[in-house]
Amino acid sequence: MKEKIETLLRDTVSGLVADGLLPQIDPQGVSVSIPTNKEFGDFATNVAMVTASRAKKRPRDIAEIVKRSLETHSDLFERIEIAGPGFINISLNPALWVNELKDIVGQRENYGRSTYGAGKKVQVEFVSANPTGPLHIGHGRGAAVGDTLARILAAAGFAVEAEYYINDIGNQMNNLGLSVLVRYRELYGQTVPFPENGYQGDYIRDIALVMREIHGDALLAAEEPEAIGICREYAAETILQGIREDLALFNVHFDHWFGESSLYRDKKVEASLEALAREGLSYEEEGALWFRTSRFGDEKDRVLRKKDGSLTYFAPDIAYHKDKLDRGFAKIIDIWGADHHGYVPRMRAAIEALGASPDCFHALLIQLVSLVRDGSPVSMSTRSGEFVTLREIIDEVGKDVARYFFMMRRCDSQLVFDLDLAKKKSDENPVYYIQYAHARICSILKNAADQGLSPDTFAIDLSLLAAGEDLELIKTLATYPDTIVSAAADLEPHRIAFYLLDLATAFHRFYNRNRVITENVPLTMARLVLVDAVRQVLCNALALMGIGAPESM
RNA sequence: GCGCCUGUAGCUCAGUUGGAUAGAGCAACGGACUUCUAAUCCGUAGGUCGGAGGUUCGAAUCCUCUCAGGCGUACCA
Repeated sequence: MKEKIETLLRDTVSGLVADGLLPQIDPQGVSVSIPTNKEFGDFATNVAMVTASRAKKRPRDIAEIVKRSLETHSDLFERIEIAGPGFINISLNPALWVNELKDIVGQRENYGRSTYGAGKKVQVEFVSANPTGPLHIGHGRGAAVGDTLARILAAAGFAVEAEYYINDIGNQMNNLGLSVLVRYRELYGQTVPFPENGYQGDYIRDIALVMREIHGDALLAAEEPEAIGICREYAAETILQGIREDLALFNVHFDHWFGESSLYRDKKVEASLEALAREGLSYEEEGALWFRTSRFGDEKDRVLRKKDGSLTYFAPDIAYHKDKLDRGFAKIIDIWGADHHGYVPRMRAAIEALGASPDCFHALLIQLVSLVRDGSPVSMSTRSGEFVTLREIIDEVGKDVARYFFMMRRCDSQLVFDLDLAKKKSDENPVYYIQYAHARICSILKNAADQGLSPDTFAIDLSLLAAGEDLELIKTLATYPDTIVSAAADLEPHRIAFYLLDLATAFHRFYNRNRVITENVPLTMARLVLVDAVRQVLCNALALMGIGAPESM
């Protein structure tokens, strides 16, 4: 709804500029907001104040000009007032609000979708955890945020691809293979010092047991590199399979799994290094190969190939991002843990060096998640294998609660995951609060159906809803499409979580003050449409977050 | 040292591109079920938006400085 008003206002202002009544201003700068105080109407705009100094007129005089022009659309507005220093406060004709219900009930699960993104290709890459161990709680936040953001962008009209980058090659993988091999040898009574950077979790022992079942003692006699290779391949495959299962259970969907090893296989790492050299963007010094990232705003140049001849992590990552650009994405969104923030400038530099605009690259940094149980923090450390897995969280509190909790904060704010609160089936738990609203509506609709009440939206007098709490509820519904657009534009998926809370609150308030099914048949019919629309929007927004909408609780 | 993030009610947090009297939830206190699910609602109370300057019609929001917490500053990944 806000979008519509904004468009109308821009057209009006453009018209006034053309007529010489207003100075030349950028129509994109014209915006409307929803006032905090309801007495100021449905929407407010500050055009008059923004243009006053350029127009060399008083804000209230400009506001008067705009107001008169808007008033030619007498069917749209109930009231237009100038207030304060020059705000133009606009109240819509309630009929417009009420008509929104027809859109909702007519479009069903498509309500809220828009063409804002104009079909532009966007890629969201997230989780991308090394297949060296199960996903932990930090990955869970990245998974929930990334998956929700991908769904939001799709709803906003972008062509979205969700991708998982698998680091299936390199030192970490060798460490994994070695860790398994050491545990395997222990099974045969050999005491081998555990590797310094080895993985200590119990899952490594489990895999070693399987290796014994498959190979017997054959790996004891094998050459070590070969034995490590065998352990590595099996462990990586098993762990990755576990990751896929956890993500599926978490209702997180990927369109594409991209293996780092394919970059080497397809000579893309080599090619991108050559490309940098050709452009004079790399140089040899002290036996290493350097990339001139400082030329693109990084604080220092970065090493691509180390003195020992092996490549840094950065080198294939450049090739990977070149591949993303080659696939034609207009927007590349990488979701990383905030501890990688130092990596952003060099990646941005790489994007620019590859000939793309650095603006097409967005690194979304997810701050730390800590866990609280029984009121005290749970200590976690990946290296020692003492961490709480995503799977454990899902098993303990359920997929829906976990997903919502991970979305309860802005990405750049640290998150405390309170297990006690997450398990509480009470009003303190926002997930149940929201789902309960949905279940209540389903119950009403079921009662109505049992009584043979089946409203035909387009034959019902919805104008009965054009006042009071009914109208308030409709207004909350109508901000849903705007919320999606703003969440997509600013890459802030948590706004959907907060919107859901707002809508559930508005519904519960309505429910406690009004009865839907009464003797008044026309009003009953209209309100059945209203609550059905609320149910639909709750359902749609929950779906964006990958959370279920139970029909009874 | 330098860089990034955070600092808003007792606690946990929202706050669209700078807008009008800064909002929720929890906790506290007082109310509401013969009525479609009380996992709900209503009311009361609670604030120097960490601090100090600046920018302008107007700042929680932008700039500078400063304090506190977290993270990062690899020829690790």
